[in-house]
Amino acid sequence: MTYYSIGEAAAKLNIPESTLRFYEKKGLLPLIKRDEAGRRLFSEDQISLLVTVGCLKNTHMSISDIKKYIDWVIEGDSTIEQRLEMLNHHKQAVLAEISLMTESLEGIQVKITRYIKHTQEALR
Amino acid sequence: MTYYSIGEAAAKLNIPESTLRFYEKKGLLPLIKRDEAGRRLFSEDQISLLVTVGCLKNTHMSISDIKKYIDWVIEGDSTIEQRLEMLNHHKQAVLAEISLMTESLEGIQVKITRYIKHTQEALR
DNA sequence: ATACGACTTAAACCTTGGTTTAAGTCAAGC
DNA sequence: GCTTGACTTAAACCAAGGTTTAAGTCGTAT
Repeated sequence: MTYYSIGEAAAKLNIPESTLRFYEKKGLLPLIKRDEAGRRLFSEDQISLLVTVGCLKNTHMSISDIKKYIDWVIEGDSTIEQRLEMLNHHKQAVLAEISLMTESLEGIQVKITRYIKHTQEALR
Repeated sequence: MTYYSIGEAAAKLNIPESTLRFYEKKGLLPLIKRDEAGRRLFSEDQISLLVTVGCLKNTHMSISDIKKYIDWVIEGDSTIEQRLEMLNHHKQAVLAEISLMTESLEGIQVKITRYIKHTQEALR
């Protein structure tokens, strides 16, 4: 199995090393191995779990909820229903947030349109 | 002209009074009037400006950028082009954020689908 | 005239999500 | 054998966006 150093993992995921260390401290990187010198070893599995963490972060799940999810992943198949329910619930929250943003953007668009009209009228 | 007390404004906008005071301190409520007793008087114009602030907040504009916008509003018509450029720029950022969320949500949906399959297979 | 509710202020406090700093360990190349 | 670069830690620091607290001032209903 191939492992990545924290520097390599950070480069692959395009996030700072400090963030990876911070995530470990927050419990988002359980079971992470170390070499004889105490350096973290990121497996492919860890990397792809971190990609999932990225999706959850991008959709504004809090770190404590992401930790809950990771803990269930580590616990194994017996928690699949919980994970499913959590992700479904999160999905609804994300859809609601996207709706709110879209709606608010329409309000902003009204201003944009008005400003465009105004600048054009100034040219008449 | 009718004015609203901070309590009425808070109820209308459905945000805490403390937030309105905080916004004033941050410069988002310039020109706000006071009665003889020093109490804030929110005009209809203030309220609708706050609705706009709400749209900007919902789409994750920072308070310091909102302040910049408000300052331009106060400054008058000479700043319409700046406002237009700012809102257009913000709109692009919002669309990019919505895209990122939508894309990340698809990654989450893959997990959901997999979990559903798994729980169904467990019933076979 | 007094108590109550709605308001005022400044300052302290809080959470979230990191980033930075300082001091140290280690492996490898010169 | 010594420097350099990549790593380690704990703890301090930071910014954003509020919220809470404490002490005080009003206007009004009883």
